[in-house]
Amino acid sequence: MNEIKNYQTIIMHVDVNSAYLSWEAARALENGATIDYRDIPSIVGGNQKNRQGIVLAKSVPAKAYNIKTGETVYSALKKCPTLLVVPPSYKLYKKCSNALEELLKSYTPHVQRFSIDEFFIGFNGFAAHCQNPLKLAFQIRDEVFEKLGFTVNIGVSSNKLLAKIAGDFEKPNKVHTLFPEEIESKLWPLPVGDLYMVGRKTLPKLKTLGIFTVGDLANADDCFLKHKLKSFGMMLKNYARGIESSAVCADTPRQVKGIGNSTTIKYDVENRVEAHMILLSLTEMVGMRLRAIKRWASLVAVGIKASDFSKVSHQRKLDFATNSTSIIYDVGKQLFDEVWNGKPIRHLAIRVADLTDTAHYQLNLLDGDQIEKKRKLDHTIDQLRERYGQTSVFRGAFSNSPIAPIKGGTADDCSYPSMKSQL
DNA sequence: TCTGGGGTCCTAGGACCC
DNA sequence: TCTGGGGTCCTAGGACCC
Repeated sequence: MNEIKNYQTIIMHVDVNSAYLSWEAARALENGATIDYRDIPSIVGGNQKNRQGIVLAKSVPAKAYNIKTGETVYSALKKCPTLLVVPPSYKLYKKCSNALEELLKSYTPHVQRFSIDEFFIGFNGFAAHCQNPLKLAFQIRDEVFEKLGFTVNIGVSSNKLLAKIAGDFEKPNKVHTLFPEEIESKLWPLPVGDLYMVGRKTLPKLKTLGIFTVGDLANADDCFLKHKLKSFGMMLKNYARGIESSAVCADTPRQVKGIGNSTTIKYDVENRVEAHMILLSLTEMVGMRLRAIKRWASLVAVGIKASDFSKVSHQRKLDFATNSTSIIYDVGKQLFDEVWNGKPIRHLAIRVADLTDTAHYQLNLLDGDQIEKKRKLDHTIDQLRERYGQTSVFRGAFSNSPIAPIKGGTADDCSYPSMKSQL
């Protein structure tokens, strides 16, 4: 790669290698550990007793045992009985992610957080600076390791899709390019499952159609693809040809579309009142997060996963927008009652969507006084929780109950958009 | 399978309207 | 009514990502 064409924009994809595991390893070393988790078979995994036992991240030596992200900890331990299992600590990950973001921002203001461990960074007018993008990528990689103690892969190209794919080539601690002129030689020979958005279900479909490599997809007939896979097929073909043009959006993080929390319960819940309590504990968090970003929702949805893993969901569009915990809970409870078939419950979810920037109420449903009362109550509770911690205030219903009064994702955590199907 | 939790987007089918 | 066709909205479910 001595010659790099003059691209107007250079985009890099920075991806932390085995993020959760690397971050745990770096912290352990700082705290005086004598072994580096990255050098032994190890994983970050959920708690089996709480039925959350899946592999969230794995070390390179663990990968050699054919341990895969997403499989059960149980099965991983069968493959490697000496496996070290580290429980996840999301606060640490958020901190590490923020530190990486700050470091990247010292190179360019065009930094887009794509997920907790992935960033896109953009550089304009590279040719004008007479600088070699590869050299810069190596410099960033080395500085991340020196200052933060973990390795990253960096993919370099002219658009986000190609940069991301390049970052996925050989790991860890590598820099790769995938410029448009390299697509045929570097991208097309790859198995089609390596392409972004070709997942568990689509891969066998493509194989049935005789499409095995990215190149097969890139050269497949448009009509045939449209017929078999609708618009998704054409999107995939474009990806296979490296066609993608979204901008690195630094200052305009996409508005969140919805907020939801869910939990797998330690035991199967078989009674309605207990299920309601869990819904309430999840709704507390959803309401807090919604109010924290000053938005109102007019759609509430509830999801239930039974112990046999069958799923049902139920949603309702409201003719008003709200961010009141008690109103969201009332609707959620109702939705639950309408759809629960009595099967033992493993997992419960509540989510709100159709978000707006202003409240609009249906006045005949609740009078102004009630609305104002609910608003003030939520506001006061939010403030107390912020000042004295999340467990400082909770509803009386929880006081003699084993159920945690608040459950689910973090309120201060919605500052970046998560994955979306279009880069 | 002893199978998490946070998201986004798409599609099919039904209700409803003209 | 032995009922056409197009458009929009809503809902459930499923696909994908990390």
